[in-house]
Amino acid sequence: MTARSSSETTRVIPEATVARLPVYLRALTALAEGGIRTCSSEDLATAAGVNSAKLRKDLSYLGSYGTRGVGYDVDYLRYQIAREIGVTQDWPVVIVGIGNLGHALANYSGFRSRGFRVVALLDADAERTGEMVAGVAVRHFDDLETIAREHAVAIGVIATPAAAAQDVADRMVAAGVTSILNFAPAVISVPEGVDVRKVDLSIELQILAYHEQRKAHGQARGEVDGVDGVDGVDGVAVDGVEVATVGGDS
Amino acid sequence: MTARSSSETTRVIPEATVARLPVYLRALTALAEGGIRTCSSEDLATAAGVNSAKLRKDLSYLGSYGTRGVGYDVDYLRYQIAREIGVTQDWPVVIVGIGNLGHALANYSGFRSRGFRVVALLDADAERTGEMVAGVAVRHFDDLETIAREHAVAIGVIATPAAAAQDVADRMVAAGVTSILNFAPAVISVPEGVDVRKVDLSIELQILAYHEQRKAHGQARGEVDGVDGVDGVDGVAVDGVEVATVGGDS
DNA sequence: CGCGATTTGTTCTCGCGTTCACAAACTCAT
DNA sequence: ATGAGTTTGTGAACGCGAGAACAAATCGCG
Repeated sequence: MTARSSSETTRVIPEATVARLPVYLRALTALAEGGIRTCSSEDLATAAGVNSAKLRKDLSYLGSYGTRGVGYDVDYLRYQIAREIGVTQDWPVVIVGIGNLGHALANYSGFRSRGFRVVALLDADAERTGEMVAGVAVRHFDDLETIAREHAVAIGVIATPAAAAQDVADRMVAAGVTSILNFAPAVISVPEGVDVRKVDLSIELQILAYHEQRKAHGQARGEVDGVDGVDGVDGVAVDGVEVATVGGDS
Repeated sequence: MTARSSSETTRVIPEATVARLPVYLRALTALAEGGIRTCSSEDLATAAGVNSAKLRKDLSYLGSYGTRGVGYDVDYLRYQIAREIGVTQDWPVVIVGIGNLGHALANYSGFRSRGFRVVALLDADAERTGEMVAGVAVRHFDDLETIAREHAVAIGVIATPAAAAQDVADRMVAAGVTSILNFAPAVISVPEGVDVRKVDLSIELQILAYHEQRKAHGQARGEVDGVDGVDGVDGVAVDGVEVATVGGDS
């Protein structure tokens, strides 16, 4: 079955690796700004907050860009990762929902500096139309299709309330958007071929709260309800240092 | 070795499951608001956007809260999950860095409604001190220790520029904070026992860009690369619908 | 009371991702 | 040129999570 076709390198980068590449990219940029020209996998791993073995394996999926006995050329590797991710080119982006979060996103300098260009801010509220945010005029949501087609927008950001999210997603897809970053606290369904990533602020806090509660239980005890097992024996095992980088796994 | 003490049920909930519990909680809330009193695992799974088998397995880690042949009582299950996560109690939270994102976070209603109470907004810029944001006065960052101790704050949110993140984290830890949600695009290191979760907006976009680039390549060329086994039989595999819920896995 | 229908809880298997460990490759000093 | 010291790239083992499949349990109805 695995009639491995003619092509040699089966360029399949694991999803977990893809999620870490931007982290490496950022770490490399930081190193470059610090004047570092060359770094070892150990150096870069430390800067990125990961294991060096994992870093090397991740990079090996891209190719052999290091030199044994020496390390990696910072600028060269940086370019290779940027090219692999696709941020050497410019990606037009539309943001829908110009509330507090939409404002913050529109003003976020990290987008522009990383190859993303906000070509439109849209809101369903006609009151907001015309308002200038981060140098871009807010237009009505109905203009989505026109703008998306005009600028060949492939990536859309949803920053609306949960109730509007599905409708916005549908309209985006209809307008040709094939990648959606969803900040609305709602599950949206999209047709095949469309990628959705979801960022939920309150979920992150709830995950922290869970671990925080476990810590408290270990210390104070009390809290009879349902805590059958943990009788203080292994206070350590439960939660040591848990550094979870989101925007990571999927 | 696993001299698991007297207790029977080793209440260890997998991290992946913990990350999904808030999603289930939200879905249950939506169902409850729709007047639904009872639901099957299939119903809830659909509402949460996951596989029903996975949902049942996740819930089984909490206990047996369903009834075979019937399903789950929405309110009952909702309470059980909320209790497990720890959002039945109120968590005081401090937000440091009142820029665009800090503003958005302070105004985000999803926090309050889910058991989190913003007790302080802090900024290092003395200009901002006294400013009212979301009904809370902005105070100077130096007040962190005082406020954190006073309100027994365990959870802190970093919304500062990258350069300030590590310092803020250090001060938070010194003030007794043991869980940090970091929005700054920087890797921060904390002592053992302190949890850190990182949300990075631009990384999410970069991950989307990667997949978007692959799609484009696929169209232009004959998308030879990497499609090993699946030779058209089930065109689903490569990049069919990839819905990655962040704030999910870790 | 018994039987079919339904749905949960759990077991089993498979695949992915992480980590270890080491050979290959490169530099530098002598 | 050769050997010692580094560092990459990768093969292999391991553990966790996802998904399928099934047994156990409950309800409804005759």
